[in-house]
Amino acid sequence: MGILERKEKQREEIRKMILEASMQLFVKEGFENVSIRKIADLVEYSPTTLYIYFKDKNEILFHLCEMGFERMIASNLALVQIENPIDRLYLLGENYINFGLENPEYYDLMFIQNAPMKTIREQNVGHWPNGDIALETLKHIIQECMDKKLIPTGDVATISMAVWAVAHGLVSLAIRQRLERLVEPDKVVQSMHESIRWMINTLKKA
Amino acid sequence: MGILERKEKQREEIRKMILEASMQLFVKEGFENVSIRKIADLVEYSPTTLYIYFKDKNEILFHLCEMGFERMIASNLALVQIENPIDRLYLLGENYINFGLENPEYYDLMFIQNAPMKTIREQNVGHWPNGDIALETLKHIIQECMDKKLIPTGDVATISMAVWAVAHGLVSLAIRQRLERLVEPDKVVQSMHESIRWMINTLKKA
DNA sequence: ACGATTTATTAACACTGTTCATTATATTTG
DNA sequence: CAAATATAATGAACAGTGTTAATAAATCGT
Repeated sequence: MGILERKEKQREEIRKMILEASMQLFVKEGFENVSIRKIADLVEYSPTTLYIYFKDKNEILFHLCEMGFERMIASNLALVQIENPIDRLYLLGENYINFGLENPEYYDLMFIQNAPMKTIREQNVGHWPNGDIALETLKHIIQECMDKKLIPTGDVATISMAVWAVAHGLVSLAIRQRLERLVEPDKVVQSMHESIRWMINTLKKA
Repeated sequence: MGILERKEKQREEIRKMILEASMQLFVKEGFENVSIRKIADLVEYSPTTLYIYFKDKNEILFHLCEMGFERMIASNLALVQIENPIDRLYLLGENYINFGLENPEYYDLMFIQNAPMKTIREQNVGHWPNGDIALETLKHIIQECMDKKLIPTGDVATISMAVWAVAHGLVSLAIRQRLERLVEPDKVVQSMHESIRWMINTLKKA
């Protein structure tokens, strides 16, 4: 069975090759300029060959999305060192905003585009590996805040949703140039951080 | 000069025709299926003719976006009857969520897609007629809440931003199927309303 | 070595937004 | 009124997009 194994390995390597080329294109030329043909050019395959390794473009985008989550999760590694869950929540929010502003293309794929969700529904039977990990982090912190009576008790999912909504609302409006209509462009980032801080403070006092 | 006038009028009528056809396509087939060729088919013109009346597709989408805002503004007409600005703010939030969930395609254009913003930057020299009206409504209510000391005083723009962020965060995550990862699908809408209510309540108490 | 299977490619389909050169239609001027 | 001009409309084409069916090349199991 060593042959089948090696074959599977080789197949996986080519998949990785394709994904790395896609990522390279993605970070250099942005989301809109990632096309099957350009990826194929880069890996020196015919465009149709990519369809042997991936079902469609959505599946490739899904994997890029997962890579984005890996980055985000990595940026949250420092969190474990903070013992106070409120402080941890605050840093999580800060990290989230910074990640979004620094990686708008990834953010797009992770939280705005439909493509990755399509793949999840179609084949992964509702499994979103890295995305779910990131959400679990948030829920876990909220739960800990409640356990230690630092915030009012309530439905964890609903409150996590509210917190996530603020952060996502800020980032997505920002990277789509909507916030500039409310605050002068050079004050946008500052106001975003103020909003998050305000949000967590009121949560604390409530 | 009556001739030039009539010409201008006729031109405006054809523009309207094109926009109405676009809207028809838009509400029937959705954002992604609005193409220059399909619009042209519907108005029985050649695709190239549309470029005589509009600079590009973005400009058409921009006008569809403005129509979306007209709908939203219309749904807020009942607000003026409510004297308590906090209650008004609450209804504004409810309306916002309902509008987003009931008109996801319009919402997309108004708050998620880049296209309309591109047109604003390119030609309207930073003017966003209906979008700015909608934002003004929010700021005005927040200001009134502060004036009547119903919420803590602070920078109106920043607090408006936070409130908008919650609402937009909820709607945009919902219509992109992200909230289903946090709450069971059939509880999503309910949780959204709870989040908004919670948000305004904490704002009130803070 | 031969047939079967996997892998890769070519060609094509049905689209997309957009532009250029050309034709048809009005309008204005001589 | 006729000629010249300005406007409006178009057909063909460019350069791309995702995706598929049919075909060729390479690899594998017997």
